[in-house]
Amino acid sequence: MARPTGRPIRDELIDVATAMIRRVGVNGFSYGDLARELEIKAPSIHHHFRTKEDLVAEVAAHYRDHFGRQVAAIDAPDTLGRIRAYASLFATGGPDDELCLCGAVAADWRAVGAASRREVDGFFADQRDWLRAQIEDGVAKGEIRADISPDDLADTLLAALEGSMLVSRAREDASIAGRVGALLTGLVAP
Amino acid sequence: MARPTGRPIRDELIDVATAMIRRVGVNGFSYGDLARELEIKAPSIHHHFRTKEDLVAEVAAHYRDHFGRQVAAIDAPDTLGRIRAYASLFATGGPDDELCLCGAVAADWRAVGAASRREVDGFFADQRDWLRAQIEDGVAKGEIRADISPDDLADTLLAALEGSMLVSRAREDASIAGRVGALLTGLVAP
DNA sequence: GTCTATACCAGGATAGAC
DNA sequence: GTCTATCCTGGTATAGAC
Repeated sequence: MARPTGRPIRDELIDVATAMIRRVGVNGFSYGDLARELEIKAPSIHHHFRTKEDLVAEVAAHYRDHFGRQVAAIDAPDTLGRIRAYASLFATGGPDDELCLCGAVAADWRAVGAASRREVDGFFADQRDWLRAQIEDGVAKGEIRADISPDDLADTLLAALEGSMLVSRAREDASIAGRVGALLTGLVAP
Repeated sequence: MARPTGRPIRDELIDVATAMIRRVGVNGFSYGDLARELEIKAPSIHHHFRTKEDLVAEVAAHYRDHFGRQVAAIDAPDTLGRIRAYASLFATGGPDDELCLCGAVAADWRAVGAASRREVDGFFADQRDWLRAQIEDGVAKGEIRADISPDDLADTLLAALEGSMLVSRAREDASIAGRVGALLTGLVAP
């Protein structure tokens, strides 16, 4: 809770805001909450992010970028292994059952502005594109059954992983995301 | 928008609140919004639902019950047909891209009380149980491949359908929920 | 059952001192 | 860059008249 010294406060604001949005949603946190956590005063935050919407948009952009790097770092040799590794990125909601940040912002869709929406839409597009590329590659190599649409499967995987975090929190069953990922990768094997 | 005469206001409050929660989330609507829509004053609502939490809990209970009836009314002769019909219940987010009510409440999980949580958890449990029963039946009849866990498949279907509504709204692609349902039913055929 | 009036608090944001 | 002071708005809820 106390502020680790040295890091730019701007970066800490993004990190803390990310965690809060994942936990309580865009409509569920305030500059006051952020201020309490970082032991500063709420108006100080406006110096770094003029409006809350500016902050949310930057948080989404940062998350999209950071998640993209994690995905890019996946290096399993076979397609199914890569998809399994990908799914495990979603299975870690942490001790507070946090949602994917972009899933959380999508849930509060009507409360956010154009810039935030652009990032979230872009995030989902990124994920869809990466998954589709993997699937097409897998089909070509005979590692994935050829009778399915890579487009549809990519959307299905993404939807299932996003949804599993939602259901998992409500059901208090942390195993859901993992089992969903495992079952789907099993189903698409030839 | 205008109030249809005759119906008890209490019922109308539940209906309008349901639509609002699905559109903007629990943290996104107020008694004032409700009052504007029904052309009454905000304090009058407290007469019907003492607190907002009371209202949300009743909305969730009502939705759980109503959805349960729709599911019970599914009467396709074969397992895959029943699952397809079930999936189509989720594919209708309407013109406003509304989420499943329980998905929306699950997204604002930390903002709701014990009574609401109980209903949402119960809703997910209901769905999981119904799906599992169908799947077990389908496996027994040879209509679903036998090498999958009915438990895991039930959770996967539910997560994918909940998640598809989330992604669908952000991507402005109303086809996602339908394609997800179709692909999954195709995958589980023997 | 609905209203007006009101209390109280919180959120977002700005101005201007330091 | 951070603070105090302040503004304005809106949200939840209650009291009590009609």
